[in-house]
Amino acid sequence: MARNHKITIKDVAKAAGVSTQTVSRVLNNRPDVSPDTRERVQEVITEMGYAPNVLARSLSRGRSNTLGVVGFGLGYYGSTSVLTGIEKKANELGFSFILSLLDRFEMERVDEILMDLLSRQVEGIIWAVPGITDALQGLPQRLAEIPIPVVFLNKEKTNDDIIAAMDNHLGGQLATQHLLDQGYRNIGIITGPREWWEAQQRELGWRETMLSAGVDDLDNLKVEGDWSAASGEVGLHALIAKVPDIDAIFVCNDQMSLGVFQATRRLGLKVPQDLGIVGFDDIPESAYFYPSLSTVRQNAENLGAVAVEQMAQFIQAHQNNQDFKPEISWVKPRLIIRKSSTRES
Amino acid sequence: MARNHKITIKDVAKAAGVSTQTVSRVLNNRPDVSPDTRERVQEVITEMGYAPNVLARSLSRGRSNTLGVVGFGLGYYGSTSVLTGIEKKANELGFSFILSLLDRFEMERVDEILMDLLSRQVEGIIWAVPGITDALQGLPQRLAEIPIPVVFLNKEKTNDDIIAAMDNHLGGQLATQHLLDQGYRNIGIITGPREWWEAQQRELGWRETMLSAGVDDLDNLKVEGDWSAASGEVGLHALIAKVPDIDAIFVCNDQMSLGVFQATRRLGLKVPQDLGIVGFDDIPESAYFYPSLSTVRQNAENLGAVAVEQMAQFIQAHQNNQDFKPEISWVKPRLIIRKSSTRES
DNA sequence: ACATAAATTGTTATCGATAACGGAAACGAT
DNA sequence: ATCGTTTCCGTTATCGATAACAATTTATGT
Repeated sequence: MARNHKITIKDVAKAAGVSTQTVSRVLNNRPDVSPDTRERVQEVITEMGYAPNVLARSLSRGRSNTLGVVGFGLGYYGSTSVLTGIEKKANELGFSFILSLLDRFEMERVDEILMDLLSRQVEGIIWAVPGITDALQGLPQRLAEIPIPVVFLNKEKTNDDIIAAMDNHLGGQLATQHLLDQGYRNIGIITGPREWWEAQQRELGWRETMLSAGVDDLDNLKVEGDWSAASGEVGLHALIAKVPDIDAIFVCNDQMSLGVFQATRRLGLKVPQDLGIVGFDDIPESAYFYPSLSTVRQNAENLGAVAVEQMAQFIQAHQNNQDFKPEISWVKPRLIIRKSSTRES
Repeated sequence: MARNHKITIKDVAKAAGVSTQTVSRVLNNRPDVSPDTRERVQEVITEMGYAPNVLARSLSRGRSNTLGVVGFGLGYYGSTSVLTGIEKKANELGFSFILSLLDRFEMERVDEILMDLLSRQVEGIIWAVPGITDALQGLPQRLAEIPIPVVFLNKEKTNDDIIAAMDNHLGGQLATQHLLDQGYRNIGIITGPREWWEAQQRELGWRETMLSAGVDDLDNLKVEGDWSAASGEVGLHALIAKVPDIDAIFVCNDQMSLGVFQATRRLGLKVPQDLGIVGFDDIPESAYFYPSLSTVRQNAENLGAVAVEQMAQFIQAHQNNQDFKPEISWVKPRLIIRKSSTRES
């Protein structure tokens, strides 16, 4: 069984007394093989424990059935959920994928990664890196040059980009509106890094909702965090200093909310009585924060799945030299109401 | 540049007026090319934006430079850290990797994954799935049959396995000893699922330390959780019911600690005064729990790196038909002391 | 100057599979 | 019996690269 020598299609062919082509036909379930032969070959295959060499197959067929995924670390709950969704859906559709992590924002590194993926003959690239810093200005240009389909995750729509995105804008609206409904008025925000599109969109949702509620001095109510609990703590102190009568905060992720809670204890503020809090993400722990955290739940796994589906269609179109109609596939988040934002109950 | 037609080594050869072999020599930095030719070919390569087809190269060379990694979901902090470490180190050593997630414990699925990895010509497999349930009894046998190197992560040493492991046993000792040092006496434990080797080892460390401190009725002091915050909450209630005068708990991960905190509030217990708590993992949030959580920090990234290093050596030996001395590479965890376990200060 | 070694480059076979084509046998229909 | 269809299976060329070998040119030594 497990010899040192790897078993190839030739070995199988010889053992079954047929040509390699016939074995290939059996492998690929082609119709033009007699039931007898098929069975015999099948038997030999299982008996020898033969597994076709995917590399050779890809080379010969000119298709690799592989996607490239460019991500940004595994440290964020959203990112890893997206990956999980990608893995599952890719698996389901018969694709495998290569994961590349962009560890620093330099075009050089981007080129490296893209070259690598291309040379591995991936059929499409899912770009799941949040935001674009100044260091990556050449990126859109560079990605447009790539001769294979690219699907973006959570990005602003510009040209003919194919995008799958979480509706962060809606999420921001939901969170803010909920706080308004609960009777809070001076609702601040602790955003994520401004380069992140997700952060921008969440803020936008907050901004619009506040404006339509008649609040217009918004800039004082805003502080930028970096997604970490530490920055949440700092953020609350900063907000209180600017707006002492602030009575609620939309915190743009759950980790930062934890930092905010920390600060409220230092300051002697009661949540939700003195300060209402809504987070974003709904990490599994947030139901166990004290008080339990109201938050916006993203189904990021679903987002990953949607991206792969788009990609699959895109690839098919690309192979038939057809156009693929560029579109944004939105995934809707959902508000989860818990104690941190509900004064009575 | 970005034509539809993919550029191959032949195109480069023609454009440079040399044979494909010469281009190949330039690509692989072989010495036997004249400086003139090398430079000319190099120019053509960059000008055409040529990237060699890795699949064809692997086929021809008989080496794929690819590892297979079998993991168990991306939902655990430890697992994803390990992956990060693997990614970095693999990258550094010129390997790429294919990630397969084992979503259900069935041999059928395992076979599927292994066949897939093998057919993708991976040169080695890193098995990073925690524990072995009854459904996977045939696994050791199955993995032993595999004709390529296998390195295990966090597993009991049995035969000639090559293993890289976090010293969870030591972690359990550190946590427990620390609680003893702080004057706690009735120290309970909330473990992880019994199938997880990590959980077993952490418990063992606790058990030994308790025994050597003279406590021997340990079974009452133990409750099994499932790593979730919910199970931590349930766990504390169960322990209190069994041992009312319990005064500290070693909680085998940080998420469950969060559930324990929740329960202490319900019960009106003060941490650390009435109950000392030490967790495990040191997730980034645990410093912001209330009270801040003492915990055992694992450098899981390092663990991933070690596994890849072992694998690289193993592969090399395997290719030279040499034996690779089986060994366990231990990675040591470190105790992080915070408020949840320190009565004074 | 001539043989021999060194440096450079090209040819052919091969990796493991599939595409494209071709040929032989079996089956009908007239 | 003849011819056209099917059905089934084998041959040859090819995917894009490298290994192994061969060939050519250029040095080197005596």
